[in-house]
Amino acid sequence: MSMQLEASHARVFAALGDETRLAVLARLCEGDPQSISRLTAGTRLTRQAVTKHLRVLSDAGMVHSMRIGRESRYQLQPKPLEDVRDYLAEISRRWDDALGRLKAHVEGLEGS
Amino acid sequence: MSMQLEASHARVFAALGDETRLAVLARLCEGDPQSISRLTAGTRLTRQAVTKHLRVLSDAGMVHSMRIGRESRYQLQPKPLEDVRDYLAEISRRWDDALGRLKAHVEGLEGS
DNA sequence: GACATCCGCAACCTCCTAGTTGCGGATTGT
DNA sequence: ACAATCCGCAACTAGGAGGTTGCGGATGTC
Repeated sequence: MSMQLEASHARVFAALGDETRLAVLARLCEGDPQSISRLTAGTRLTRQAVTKHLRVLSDAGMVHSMRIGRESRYQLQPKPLEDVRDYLAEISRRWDDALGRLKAHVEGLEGS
Repeated sequence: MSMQLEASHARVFAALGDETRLAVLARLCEGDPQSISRLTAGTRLTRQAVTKHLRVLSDAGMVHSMRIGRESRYQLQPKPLEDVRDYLAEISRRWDDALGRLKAHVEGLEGS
């Protein structure tokens, strides 16, 4: 079905709906967990702002943090991303199917 | 590269980050253009609220409206959806690649 | 011990979002 | 002509998002 849990999907999409967070996710795609200060470097924002963005991503289940010494390193958590990716794929599929049915219907009318 | 235009992607994601708009999109996937009142029926919201949501979707380029008589019918516009779908697919791919590299590196260390 | 880093908490501000209500114009139906 | 329907515009409210600053605690470095 994959159309359940739209609240969860909306949450993930909302977390993706910000340029800064997209940039953070892109950097986290490199693999190794990165600290907040390291993620802040390269941005024009404050550390606190990045911290809040990471909080949003964490609440959406898209990142996971672990404390190592004095720094907390964030790592990507791919499952929510894969979920919404599949969700969008199914929406596209449904739309294509609907278009196909409509087209077939119109052609059927023309043929009669 | 597909990693340009992150602003546009963020806009589409933000438009997807709301349960009501996800429901509207799901109904628009059925194919035929639907009027605002028809989309409002089935929701607990006001027509104006739905109008605003449609405005957000339209600004993101995800729907297209055409006026027919006294009603304006909205239709899905699949290209932005397909764009962000591919964007998410590439993020997943990059993450998998990074994990593969890290795993290979660790195994290389163990083997030496 | 002294100092620099890294971080979390809290307060504050500004702006946008989601939603409502009221009103008036345009279109359709009888 | 009249009523009902569909819509757009404008004003208003409550609350959340994004961002900054200041402070203090914990950790690492010399």
